[in-house]
Amino acid sequence: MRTAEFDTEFVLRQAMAMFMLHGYAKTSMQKLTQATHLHPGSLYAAFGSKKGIFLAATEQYQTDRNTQFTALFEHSSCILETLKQYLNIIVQECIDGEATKVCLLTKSISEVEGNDPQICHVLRTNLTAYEHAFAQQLQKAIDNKEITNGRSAIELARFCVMGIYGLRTYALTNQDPDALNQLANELLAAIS
Amino acid sequence: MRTAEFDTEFVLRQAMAMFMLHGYAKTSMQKLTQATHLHPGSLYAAFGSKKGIFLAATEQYQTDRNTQFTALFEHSSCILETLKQYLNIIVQECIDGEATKVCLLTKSISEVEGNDPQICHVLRTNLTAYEHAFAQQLQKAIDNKEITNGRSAIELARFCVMGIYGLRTYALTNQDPDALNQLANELLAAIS
DNA sequence: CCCTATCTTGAATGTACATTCAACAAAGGA
DNA sequence: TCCTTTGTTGAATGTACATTCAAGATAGGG
Repeated sequence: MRTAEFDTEFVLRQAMAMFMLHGYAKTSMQKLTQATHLHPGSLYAAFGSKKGIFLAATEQYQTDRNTQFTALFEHSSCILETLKQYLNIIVQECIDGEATKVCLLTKSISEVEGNDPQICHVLRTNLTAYEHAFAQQLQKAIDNKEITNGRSAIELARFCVMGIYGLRTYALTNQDPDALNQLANELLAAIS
Repeated sequence: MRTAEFDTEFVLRQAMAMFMLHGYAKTSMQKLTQATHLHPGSLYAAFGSKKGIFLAATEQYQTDRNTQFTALFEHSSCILETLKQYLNIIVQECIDGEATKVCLLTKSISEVEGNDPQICHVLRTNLTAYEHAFAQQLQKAIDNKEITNGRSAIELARFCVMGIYGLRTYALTNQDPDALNQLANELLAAIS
C-alpha cells in the first residue's frame, strides 16, 4: 500500500485561488499543477478532470464561506450590526484582495452560463443556499423586531445577495473605498 | 481598387452576440467567422486580432446601448417613471434574452480582470460613462424635485448601476419573473 | 525482507486554437 | 481593355491545451 502525500484542502484552496484569479477557461492545467505542486497524473487520479477539480474547489469554497458566515452570525445579538460587519469584510476584500476581489460562484456562473449546464446547476444550487443562509438570519432579525418594515425574510435576503453581487461587480469599475463603503451603508439602509 | 463587401455594424453585432453568449476566451475565431460570415483573413484585415474584434464590438455595444438609453430618457417628463421602464426592460432581457441576459461590459470585465489590463481599462471607461449617464438623468430628477431625499446624483447613480449589475447577476441564479420584478421595484424605492 | 497494491512522475498524444499568407477576384482609372 | 490596387479565400502554421500512460517510487502486510 501507499498513502496519498498531498493535503486535499491545501490543493483545493490553491486551485480555488487560480480559478478566482483567471476564471475557469483561462486556468490551465499547467497553472493548476504549479499552484498545487501536484503533477498532472496525481490531479487526474484524485479529481478525474479539470471540471472535477473545479467542482471540488467550488465545494471547498462553499464550505469555507459557510464556516465564516456561521462564525460571524452564530452568537450575534444584533443581526443588523453583524450584517454591517459582513458587508465591511466584503468591501475590504474588494479593495485589497487579489483573488478574494471576486466571488468564485458568481464569477464562474457568469462565465459558464450557457456553456456548461452541469457546472451552472452546481453553482446555482450553492448560490441559492447562500441566499437561504441570509434569509435565516434576517428571519431572526424580524422575530427580534430589529427589522419592522413588513418585508419577508426571503424578500430581504434576495435584495441582500443582489446588493452583494452588484457591489462586487461595481468594485471592478471603481475601487474608491469611500464609494464602496457608502454603497454598503445604503444597502444596509435599504433593508432596515 | 475594390470596396469592402461586408456591413461593419452587422459584423460587430454578430460578434457582440458571440462574446455575450460564450465569453471572451471561449469565443473562438471559428465561431466568429461562422457568425459574421467572414473568413479569417477578412476579419484580420479589418480588425487586426481577436482582441481588436472584441474592442470594436464593445464600442458598437456602447453605441447601441447609449442610443437606447438616450431615446428613452430624452423627452421624459418624469425621470423616475422612465427609470422604472428602463428597469423593466432589463428584467425582461434577463428573463427571455439569449445573449441580452448579460451585459457585455460587466460580463467581460469580470472574466478578464487581472488578465488583460488594456481590455479592462476600456471596459471600465465605458461602465463609468454609463454611470455618468445615470447621474445626468438623476440630476434632472433632483432639479425637478422628483427626488428629495438629499442624496447627490453621483451617489444615486452609483447605487443604481450597482443595483443593475446585481440584478443581472441574481437573474443567473433565479429566473422567477416575480422575484426579479420585486427586486427592480425595491431598487427604485431605494433611490426615491 | 520481499511483494504487491497504490501513488507519483513527466514525457507523449491528439486536438483546438489564433494567426498568417499566397493565390485568386473584383473594380476603377488610364 | 488592361493594369494596379484592394478585398477575399481557406488551407497551412505553430502554439498551447487537456488528458493519458508506462515507468518508477513507496509503504505496509506476510
